[in-house]
Amino acid sequence: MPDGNTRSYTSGVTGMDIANDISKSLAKKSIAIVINEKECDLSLPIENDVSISIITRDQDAALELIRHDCAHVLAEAVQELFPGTQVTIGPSIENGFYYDFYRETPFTIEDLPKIEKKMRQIIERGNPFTREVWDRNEAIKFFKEKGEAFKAELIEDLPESETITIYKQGEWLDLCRGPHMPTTKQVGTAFKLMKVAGAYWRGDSNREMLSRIYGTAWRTQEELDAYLHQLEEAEKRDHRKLGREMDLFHFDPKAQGSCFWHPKGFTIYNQMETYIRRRVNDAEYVEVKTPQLMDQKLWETSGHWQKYREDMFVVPDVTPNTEEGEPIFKEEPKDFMALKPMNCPAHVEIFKQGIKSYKDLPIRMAEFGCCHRNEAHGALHGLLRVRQFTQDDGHIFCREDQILDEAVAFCELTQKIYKDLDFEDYYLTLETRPEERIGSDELWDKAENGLKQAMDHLGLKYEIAEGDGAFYGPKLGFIVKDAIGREWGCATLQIDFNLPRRFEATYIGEDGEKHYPVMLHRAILGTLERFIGIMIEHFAGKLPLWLAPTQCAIATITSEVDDYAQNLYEQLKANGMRPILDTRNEKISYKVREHSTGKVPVIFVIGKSEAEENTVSIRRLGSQKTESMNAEEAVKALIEEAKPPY
RNA sequence: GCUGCUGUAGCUCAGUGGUAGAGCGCACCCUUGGUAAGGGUGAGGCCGGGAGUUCAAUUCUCCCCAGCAGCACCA
Repeated sequence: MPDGNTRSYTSGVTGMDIANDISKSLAKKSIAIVINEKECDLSLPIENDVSISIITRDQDAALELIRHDCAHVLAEAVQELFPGTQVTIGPSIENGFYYDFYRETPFTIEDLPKIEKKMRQIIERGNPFTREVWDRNEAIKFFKEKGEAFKAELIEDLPESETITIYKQGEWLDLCRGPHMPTTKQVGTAFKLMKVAGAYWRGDSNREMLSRIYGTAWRTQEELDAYLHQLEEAEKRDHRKLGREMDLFHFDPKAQGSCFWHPKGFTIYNQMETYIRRRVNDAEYVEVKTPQLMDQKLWETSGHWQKYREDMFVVPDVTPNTEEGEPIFKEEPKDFMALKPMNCPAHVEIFKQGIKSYKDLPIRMAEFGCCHRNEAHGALHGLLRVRQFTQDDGHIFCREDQILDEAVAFCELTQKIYKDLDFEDYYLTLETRPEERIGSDELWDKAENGLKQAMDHLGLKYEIAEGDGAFYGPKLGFIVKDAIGREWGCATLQIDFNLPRRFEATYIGEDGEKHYPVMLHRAILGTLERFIGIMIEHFAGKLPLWLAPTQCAIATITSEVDDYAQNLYEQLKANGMRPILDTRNEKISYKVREHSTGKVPVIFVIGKSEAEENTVSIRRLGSQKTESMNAEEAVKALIEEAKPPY
């Protein structure tokens, strides 16, 4: 038992027997049992001496079971309502569950209330979940005859050694590893079907498109309500919505996936660029600028032409025809240029100019590199996934013995910057060699180990994502979440032994011989666009003073004090701040409201008494309170407060 | 790119087989008002684009385009 006590039962006792033996009330709320650290059904007979703990419905561990059971109930409901629909898989996920179905006509949201109603009936029925072990071939035959081709395929692909278990709830059954709660009743009523979407069978875009139904499920109605409320709140933070409301930027079909930065948005952009430039300069980088359009030959050398072309914008290197009614190109273009999707080849070109000595290394080259990638239409998403973006890119050319130091320095720099930006909510990944790649396995081993060492050295925890690396090298990634829980890669460090070889980029070593440098590809924000998008969501639009497009609104109560207000405005302006002067013929409440909804961090309210006493009334965003202060002191304090963190 | 949904005023959204409405915003007028919406008047729409059905289409059907959600792909 979890409390360290030991209990004795005859062989074959079940979890439910034990729960009943302990107390009726425990039995009532028990839903599963952990046997030797493995979650099992309460009905599973226990044959040997084991350690157990019983899971009750009020524990956190119950959520996954509730959601998984709810998915089964969903599948039963769907098959009851829509005969002929094939079932596939239906796992529990963060905050809920889904089930993928195959059906000629996909489900629409209109179907959901009906399905949900049926689910409630099934739950009310309270059929017990019963587990059966089936013979593999029998199971395949059974599902095939039933017309469940997807289930049959699943079983066929299970290893021979795997026990095939079937879970029944009343008449309905499903292939499932389990475990499940005693009856459908335990699912409860705190669930809701949320949305429908397409999803590829087995995540493969070459396979069938299935119809996925998403749902959320919780232990209590309160939890469900809280979750739904949280979703609403998250939507309010959506950077696309705030970008429009705050007049920061817009997107237009005429430039799909590329951002039109408005004056206010571009102010944030410029502040970020200036900040990073400063930090990177302090970290001994040199800044460069490289061409936007480069020849096919260069991309062939780098490998992009072979491995990355479908993501590139390729431009024929031909003079277009301007005669009306004629084709744009009189003949099939033979020579091509491409808009750069990455800056690395151009940086290698700079490295290659002149002869480098081992004493010159490391060379840390930085660029705010504007890149274009031909992203799939469906991938575009506000600022978080665009076709044109500016990376805070950098490439470190170093010797092998410098990799660890450089990787560590990069991680430290990133952590420092994320801290400055009040950004703590991220996790690390190590993405290893993908199938489509360049370079020998030996070099990949070295590169992957290099990253591991650096992270271990710093004591950073990371998840390994097998096969997710770039085609030229493994990646260390900083992953952050947006307002609605979607995850986005930002900072990245990639170790690359390949590109210098492909470009014949060398340095002269201590031994007088030529050697290939190692190239570390790295970005800290990732891209300015994405990072700003995530920051807008992170701060819910209420950016820190140094980043806020408008830092202070000076709002007058009466036109009699316009001159006094004008003077304050000029003082702030003269000190590099971004104030606005609001002397409009409106009531002060109106002005306060407008600037508050506009997320202006500070409002100076100026009336007669302020002008007479040489003070300002200060109101901060998110606060109802006001503070009166001597005008000179207020201006001075605000200027100090608005200084960037460098 | 795939599946589904959506596309009406600058924004948020109603609505109808007989070519349109609200609130906010905008312009003008009145109002000089003390910390989240003062009042009035007015301008503003090829109802995403194209085809079809119909006497008649913003409304129904089809095709395109775009946006959104998810999938796949990725900074």
